Amino acid sequence: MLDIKLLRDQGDAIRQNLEDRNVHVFPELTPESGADWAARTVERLQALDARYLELLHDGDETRRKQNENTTAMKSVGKLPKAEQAAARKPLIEAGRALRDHEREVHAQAEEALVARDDAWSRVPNLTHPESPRGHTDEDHRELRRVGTIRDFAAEGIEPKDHLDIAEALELVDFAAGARVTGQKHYYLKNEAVLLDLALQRYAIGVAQRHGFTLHVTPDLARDSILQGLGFNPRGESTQVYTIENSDLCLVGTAEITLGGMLADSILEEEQLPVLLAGLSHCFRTEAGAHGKESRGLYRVHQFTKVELFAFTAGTLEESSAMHARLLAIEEEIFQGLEIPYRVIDIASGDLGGPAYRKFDLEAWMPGRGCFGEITSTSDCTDYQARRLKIRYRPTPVDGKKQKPRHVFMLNGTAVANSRALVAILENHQQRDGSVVVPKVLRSWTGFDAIGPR
RNA sequence: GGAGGAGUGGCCGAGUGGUCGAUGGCGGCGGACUUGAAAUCCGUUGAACCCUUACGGGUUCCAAGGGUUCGAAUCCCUUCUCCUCCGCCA
Repeated sequence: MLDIKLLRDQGDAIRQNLEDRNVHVFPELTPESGADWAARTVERLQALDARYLELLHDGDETRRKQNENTTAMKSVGKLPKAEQAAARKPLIEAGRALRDHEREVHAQAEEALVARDDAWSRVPNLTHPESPRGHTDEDHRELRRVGTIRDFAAEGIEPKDHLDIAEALELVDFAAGARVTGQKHYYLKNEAVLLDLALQRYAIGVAQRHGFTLHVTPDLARDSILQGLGFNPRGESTQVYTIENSDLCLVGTAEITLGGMLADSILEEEQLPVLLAGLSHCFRTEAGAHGKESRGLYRVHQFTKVELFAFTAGTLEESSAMHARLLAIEEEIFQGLEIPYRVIDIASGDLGGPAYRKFDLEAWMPGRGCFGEITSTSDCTDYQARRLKIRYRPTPVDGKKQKPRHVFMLNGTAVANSRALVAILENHQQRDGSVVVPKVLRSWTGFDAIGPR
């Protein structure tokens, strides 16, 4: 959630951002409803805010009068006994009237606040000035390509996709997954199990070397934590599985469990940056994604991931530097895995609500003959920290204590196992159907190659 | 799952209807003393929101949410968390 003061002082910046991101806060205000849809959205948000403030003032004023009344009541005790009852009577009546009014206004103010924040929390984060503007895949900016794409034609090999490779080597069982759990669920088998564990161990090791505190996180989290991080836990197009009769969800990423760890706390500036790494399972409904890039392990309902998370001081200098650091770690990991990739600066329309800027790593996937997203790192500035109430106390200036500020929060994928497996199988496949294991994994797998069989 | 107990400011801990944002201690910060430090003494010490250019002012917060009352940290209800004991269990 953004600072509500931005709505009051910089409505036009909000309007521009809604247009850049093509985000529709109210379903009836879209480009189809008129060119001024974004301006009308801002006006409507401002009206909701004004309504809340009006009720807030009324409530404050009423409580002030209640406090006055209470003070007056206290002084009654100093009057002669005979006069006290008569003096109390009007005060009690006034008190009752104030109480009734306060209750009514309070309830209305609550409602108005919920209405405002409901809408306001759908307004996305501001956008980095250098992020490309646009809503389509072509609008993303490719920053660089790293690694050499294998020339399979020169090797005289017709590259297979990861599913063909995996099935031939008996590394996955989607049929059993479908039987036991459902579509897009799978079992890993044989060497794939060890490869999966090796990837986790490798990524965890890199994270540790870079100073991240290691965690295995819960796979469930409360609705309120998801909302704080800008996820929508329930509703039609949610990507999140929820647990019936509880306020819990299966997490789609350890970003949730790591980011939520410090909710409601105030840190000292010296503690920053806080660097956390988390290993968790990730569950995604993939609502509306059927048929799209749906073959094999590329888009599945459950996978394991090592996630990086950082809390920094609340300046763009700090968070941008940390963002670059997270990206560098992701690149280090995939260079270690000997996978060619490119780095993408994600366009405004595809950032998702919380991100101020986002970089994706896309690995070359010979089976599909194109690049596919493999990691992602986002600078979410204070957008998530505001709802989660994660703050820090800046170091004193001239001996004066500073007011707490919201931390900036960033996340990045170290390794998402399902997609890393896709990239490894496809890039390291051999003519005989075997797959060479990247050197960095061999001490964990205990073998250099899988197959041939 | 059953039975008990407890949740107060950064921490410990008083407070059982109005004078309590809350005694006291510890910690922190500032100052005095000291060559410096320790010890001692004095002062100070939370957060959120709203109004205000500022100075300043107002409202709220004693786990959370409801209720009783003119008035709640204090009484009642619900929920959550923690602790102890019993049972069950990888």
